[in-house]
Amino acid sequence: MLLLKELPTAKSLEKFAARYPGTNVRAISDFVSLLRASADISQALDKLLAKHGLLQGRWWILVLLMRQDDLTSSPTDLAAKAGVTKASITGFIDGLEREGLVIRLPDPIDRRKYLIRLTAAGLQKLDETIPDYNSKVDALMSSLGEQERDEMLRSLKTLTANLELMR
Amino acid sequence: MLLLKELPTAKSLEKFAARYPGTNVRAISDFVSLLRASADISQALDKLLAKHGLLQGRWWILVLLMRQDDLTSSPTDLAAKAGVTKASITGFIDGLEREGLVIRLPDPIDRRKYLIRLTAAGLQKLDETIPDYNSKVDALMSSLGEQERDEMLRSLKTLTANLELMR
DNA sequence: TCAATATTGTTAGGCACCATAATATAAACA
DNA sequence: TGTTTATATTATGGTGCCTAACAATATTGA
Repeated sequence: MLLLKELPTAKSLEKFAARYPGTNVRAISDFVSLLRASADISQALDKLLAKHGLLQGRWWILVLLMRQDDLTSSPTDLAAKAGVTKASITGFIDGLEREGLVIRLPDPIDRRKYLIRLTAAGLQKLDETIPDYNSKVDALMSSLGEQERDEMLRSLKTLTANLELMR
Repeated sequence: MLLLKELPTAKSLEKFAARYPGTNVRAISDFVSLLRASADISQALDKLLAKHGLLQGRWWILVLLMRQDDLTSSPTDLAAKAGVTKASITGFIDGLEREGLVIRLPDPIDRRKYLIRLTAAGLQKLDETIPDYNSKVDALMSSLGEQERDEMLRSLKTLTANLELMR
């Protein structure tokens, strides 16, 4: 996601509106601000994870595995939960396996399948990363009061529920 | 940005908290929801732009050019405004120039420089895309009341102002 | 004036993240 | 049994970034 540093100025928005009559300048400006905030937050997470040698893609896979009682899942299941194709999961697993954070085990029941399991090293990586993640996320989110946070999330949920309007 | 479909359940958050005492479950849950909403919104923009044969990276470059009075800018300037390196800008320009939306002109004054100018085709592409963009963004943002929107953006601004807490 | 320094843009090379299509293997079904 | 379906991988490629090295040009200042 391109991190547009320069949000539109009032002047450039006016220019915009002049060429495209009926422009809702407020809506555009607010939307760009929203995207910009999103990008900033995501980038901050990238940096936090990078301190621990992780990247968002791999991080979420590890987190999905840790959610399982046996620390194990299948590529197909991970693909569904992560919202990407199975082919993409293969790539993530390759990287994680190369780093020893995960292993592929043949499924004893269905020989087409693999079980992807978090290794001890993988769990250790999480044990190293998560306390930092927890405390930083807590610190960040605490900059908003409970009610303010609720309202923000409610608003975001309203927006995402209406995303079909973008089609 | 990986679009984690499956937000943490109450149960998995409890498990999380059991292994990592002191976890602020609310903070984590809220943070993930926020990331998820961001990803959804960004993806919706991707789809809107894709209808017009554009992608976010190139889109923002075109928008930056359109903001200029003479529809012209330099790679260095674009890099600063877009928040990426000059080498990345070269790539964007290559793509846009290949599609005829932009041209590289030698700077008559400084022979190290190029002027990147929106072509007629580039402007036409914007004329085709922007009304759609405007109306869709307006529709989406209108799903929130004025005050609700203000509050949401204020909250996001507070968060981004506190991102150094993530370091 | 001219040598050192700074700036501009590109190239080369690389990594992460994603997709689609084709393939091989195995399971399930009828 | 034979066909369909499911699983995972490979191959290939696009987009969005980066750093490092480079060539060309401009600026500065002794």
